[in-house]
Amino acid sequence: MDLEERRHLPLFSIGTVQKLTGLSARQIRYYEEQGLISPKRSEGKQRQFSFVDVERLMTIRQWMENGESLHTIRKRMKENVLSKTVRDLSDEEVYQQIQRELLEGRSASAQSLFLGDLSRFYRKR
DNA sequence: CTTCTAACA
DNA sequence: TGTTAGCA
Repeated sequence: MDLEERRHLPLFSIGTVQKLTGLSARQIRYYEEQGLISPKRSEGKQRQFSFVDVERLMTIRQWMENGESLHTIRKRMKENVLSKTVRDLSDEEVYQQIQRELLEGRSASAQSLFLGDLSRFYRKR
């Protein structure tokens, strides 16, 4: 299984994602409603987010903090899909961002949660 | 955990 | 326009 495939594995519950990204569950669902992300649903209708989803959410958050509207963001996301290489964060960038989030002093459980979910990421080789 | 509505700035 | 509280 190659890296790109693993980046799309549905690994995280919404609870984990909200701790990881610092976004509320409602915000995350709202962004999905707006077509900015498309997490998998596992039986019971529960969302399962991939690494790519988390990465996108963190990008959305940063853009929101810069005063962009969701409309603008949605547009920019589409452009990024079309011209794929433009702004695709590397794994290292994502990891650094996540680490920044964790060190930013959110919940202490986020780190172990993240590492726990990540073990599936490494195991599925 | 889910969806939904009504309300706020 | 984006977010939240509160419900079921």
